[in-house]
Amino acid sequence: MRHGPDIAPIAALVGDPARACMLTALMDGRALTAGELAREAGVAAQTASGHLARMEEAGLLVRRKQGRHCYVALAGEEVGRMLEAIMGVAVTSGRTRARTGPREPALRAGRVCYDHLAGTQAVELLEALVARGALWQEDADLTLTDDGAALFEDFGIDIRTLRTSRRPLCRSCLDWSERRFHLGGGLGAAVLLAIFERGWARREEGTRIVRFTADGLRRFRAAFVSDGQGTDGTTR
Amino acid sequence: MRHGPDIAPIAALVGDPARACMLTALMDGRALTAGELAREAGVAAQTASGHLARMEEAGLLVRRKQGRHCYVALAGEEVGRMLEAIMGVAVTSGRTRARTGPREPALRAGRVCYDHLAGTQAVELLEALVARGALWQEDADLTLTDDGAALFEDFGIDIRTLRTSRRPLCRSCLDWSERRFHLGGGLGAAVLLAIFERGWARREEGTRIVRFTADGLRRFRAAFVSDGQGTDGTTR
DNA sequence: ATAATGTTTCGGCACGGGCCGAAGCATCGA
DNA sequence: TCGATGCTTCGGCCCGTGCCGAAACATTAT
Repeated sequence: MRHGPDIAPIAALVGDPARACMLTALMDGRALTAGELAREAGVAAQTASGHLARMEEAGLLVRRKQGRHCYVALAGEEVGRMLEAIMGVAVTSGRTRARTGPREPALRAGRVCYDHLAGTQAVELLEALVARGALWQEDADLTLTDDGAALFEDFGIDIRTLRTSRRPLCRSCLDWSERRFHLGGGLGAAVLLAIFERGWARREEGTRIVRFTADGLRRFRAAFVSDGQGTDGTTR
Repeated sequence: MRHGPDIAPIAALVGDPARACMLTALMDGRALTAGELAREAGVAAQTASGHLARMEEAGLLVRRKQGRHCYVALAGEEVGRMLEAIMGVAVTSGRTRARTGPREPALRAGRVCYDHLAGTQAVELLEALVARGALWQEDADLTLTDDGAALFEDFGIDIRTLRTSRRPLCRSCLDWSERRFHLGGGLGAAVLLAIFERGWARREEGTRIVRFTADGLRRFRAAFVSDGQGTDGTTR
């Protein structure tokens, strides 16, 4: 082993099917109980318990005992990004996974990526925002323009408050299904939250899938994607 | 297993110490022979051969037979990014690797990250470029300003040509040793190339370490870091 | 209390896979 | 043509570890 961080122990943890399954299930950023994760991975509770202990020990997860339940979540956004990075390689990896489940299309269309939106809709959103000048995309890097800030403020997202957070405002996140970038960071999270609050889309129970309603999709596109400058008076 | 790319096989490959060692050795972007990788990992040639075959099969590596040698390299930048992402988690992961080798300080100071510079010098470079207005850093996102483009053109880097490439020009890459960002992407690669061409630094044989000469470091800083001032707040 | 549910610890089994010895192919240099 | 070098394939050993049964522990409900 040459010098530098030792990646083998971390990767080995992710490399077990049962553990990978649990981590994937946690990718939506929510906390699940140990029992739920055990069922998710298809192993007995004892086995899952052992896995979770090791992953917490390694800093991949955080566990919080509450009553007789044990809530488990990813230790941080960095872990999520690592998992997405591995997914990016996995999806390229030769044989593209023999059987694509029936839910696969829905998952590619819209899903939660840690705490922001990913999938076709998310990629469309980002590219539309860039096209209308709300975001400035130079290569893979994103910057919110003044126009964009105004757009989101009008929409009801408090950009100024978001800026005070230590969390990056805009982050381009590589979408494993689209192979293009979508919007992450604090702004990405805020947008997804707004989508849920307005009922434009709902999460499918027990999955990462985000399903837009027909009306919600229309409104979503009207707000960000289309518009062009048809009614320039609307903004500010 | 829920739906989505199956990360376990990829992570399992990285999770073996010998294979992780080989991958880490390839992180500098160069191709190494199977034999060199075997010695690097401390395993017999047959063992290494098996590992390499599996990793190629999975799309992590590319092998190219040339004469009686077999040259091996990472399959692409995406694989490198995945490895860096895992390193980022590994370095956070509780115990920070018991014994830090004697070369560790040099590695932290300057090293090759796939094809651009990483380490203290690289972080210093990025922050200086931002401070003088050559790059615009909003959160984690980087954009080359007009002033910055002029700076690099004067320096001898052909920004216009770089822009024509499909590769992102500026990419912020999280530095595992500094826990801050350094400059990657096409521009980052071009800068490192220029540093070598001008003899400001040399690679230490057989490692990722980049050692600046005393004079080279002075010139490097004069070109990018110091100088100071230059632009007022020319935010676009 | 007693029972039910959820989680953890312990112990032992069994399978997968990493490892090397031996041998088989290629290529390069006399 | 003949050895030397580098890589690969095959076969068998063996250690690591994922798995579950059994049981202990903790919390909540009846």
